[in-house]
Amino acid sequence: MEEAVIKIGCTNRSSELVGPREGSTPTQPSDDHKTVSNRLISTVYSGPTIVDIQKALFATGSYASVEPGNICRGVGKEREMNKGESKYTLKMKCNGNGVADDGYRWRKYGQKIIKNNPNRRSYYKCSPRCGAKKQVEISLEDPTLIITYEGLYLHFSFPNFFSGQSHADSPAGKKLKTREEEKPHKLDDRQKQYGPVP
DNA sequence: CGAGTTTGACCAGCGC
DNA sequence: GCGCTGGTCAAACTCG
Repeated sequence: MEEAVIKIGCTNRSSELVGPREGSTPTQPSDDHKTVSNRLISTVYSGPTIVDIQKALFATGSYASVEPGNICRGVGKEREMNKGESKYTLKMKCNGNGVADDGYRWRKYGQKIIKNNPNRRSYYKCSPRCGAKKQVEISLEDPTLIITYEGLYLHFSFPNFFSGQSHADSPAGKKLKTREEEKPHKLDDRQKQYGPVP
């Protein structure tokens, strides 16, 4: 089992990127990034690729960048590593609502208060139940969303991953946007859920 | 009414 | 063996 750590700068509110490499434009993933990520994906992961998530985040107003130096082998708990499952972690700057819209549809199935971290970790499964999972938590030291993807995504319900277009026009995208972004009281709940967003 | 969220309970792995 | 911790389940609840 191997895990990759990617840092993503989410530019919904802040123009600050998390460690974009020099020479790479903040508007599109560079070829180097694609090469590295594709190589990584081809060897460790057969679900949604990092490039796919890059595209989705880019299409939804966020920018994904892959830092080869942050692609770690064997990072994570050994218990998870011993499962022999593919997993990779994304780090992204918190945006206004503290959520990361990666274009997939996720269904929350639990949350836990993690030791040494006042922010709760949330657990999501793929809504159409394909086995894909992700964990979302806020880093203790900085306002960074840590998203851990796990498992295989066996379908692609959003066009983002192929066309690069925003899912806002798709029915599912509308529903996702409605639930995630257009309900102020829900945002309050989410802030309660994730903790205060700086 | 269906889909998603919340939340307490349960289970399994790990360290002591 | 026991306690702690993280991950998952499932019933109740909310919302469109």
